[in-house]
Amino acid sequence: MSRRNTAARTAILSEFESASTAFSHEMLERRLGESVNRATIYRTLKRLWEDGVVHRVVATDGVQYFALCAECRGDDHHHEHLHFRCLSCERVECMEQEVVVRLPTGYRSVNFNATVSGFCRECAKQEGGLPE
Amino acid sequence: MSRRNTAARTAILSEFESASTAFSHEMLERRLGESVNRATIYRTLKRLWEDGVVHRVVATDGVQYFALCAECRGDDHHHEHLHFRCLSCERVECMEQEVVVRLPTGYRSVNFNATVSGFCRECAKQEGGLPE
DNA sequence: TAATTATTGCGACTTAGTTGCATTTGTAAA
DNA sequence: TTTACAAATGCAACTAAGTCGCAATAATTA
Repeated sequence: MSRRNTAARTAILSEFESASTAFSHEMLERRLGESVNRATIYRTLKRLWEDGVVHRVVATDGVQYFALCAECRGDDHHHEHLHFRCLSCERVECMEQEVVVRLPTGYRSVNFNATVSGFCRECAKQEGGLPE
Repeated sequence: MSRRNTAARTAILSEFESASTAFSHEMLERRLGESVNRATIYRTLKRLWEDGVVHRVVATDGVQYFALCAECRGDDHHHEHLHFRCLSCERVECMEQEVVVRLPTGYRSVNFNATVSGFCRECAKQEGGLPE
């Protein structure tokens, strides 16, 4: 089952390439307008994620965010990094900080997910928004 | 607005005290049966969380889990620790490991949320369940 | 150019979580 | 110990995120 170069996939990928932040399904829906169906966005993101093109974070709002990430390319993924979600402007971005996970003996790790919520530089300046 | 010692609150707190793992709303619903209404569980957990009695993690499944935690008591909370969610038995537990968050200048942190998914010791032995 | 099969759109569905409102019940004060 | 007030409950209706089956469409590959 190989992937096809469809309009939806191309449109979504170019959104990712034109921005440095992560997107939720809903953010993409807003950006793409009527041109791509809701279910298609969900499925396309899932495929991009399965293919290792983007990585996925579930933020404290319970929503999935997807991001293109230099380290996502290639076979050996390194996604043990933090994410930041601004409670005011709602942007989600990858942080530099890596986390080295140490589990008790016998535990097997499959996935790591970490988000810090707060206020980004711009929003902190304006002291905008309310903590959730 | 002070809290009242109601049947629901007592029942939920004693569930927490009799277990060392975190609970989702749904897990508590199963444990408490018909005795407490669904919406009441949601509201009670929210209040316990607001009061700092329990802390809250949103796992990679997008679901909220709540846990009683030694460090939750008192005014100064230290929840910068990892959580582990077993993909097979679905238990969610607090890990010892603390994470020291370093954000870029100007950023303000409000909340930290980190979960590792995988297989716990027992389930890893039986090589059970499928990765999500 | 035709056949194959991945992908799409649509609508119906599931699950987590919230909310308005009338009723019940802790609690503190009389 | 009763009363009164506000907090908490139950219920039902609702929202939002995400999934799925199915028929139709379109990207590949031969």
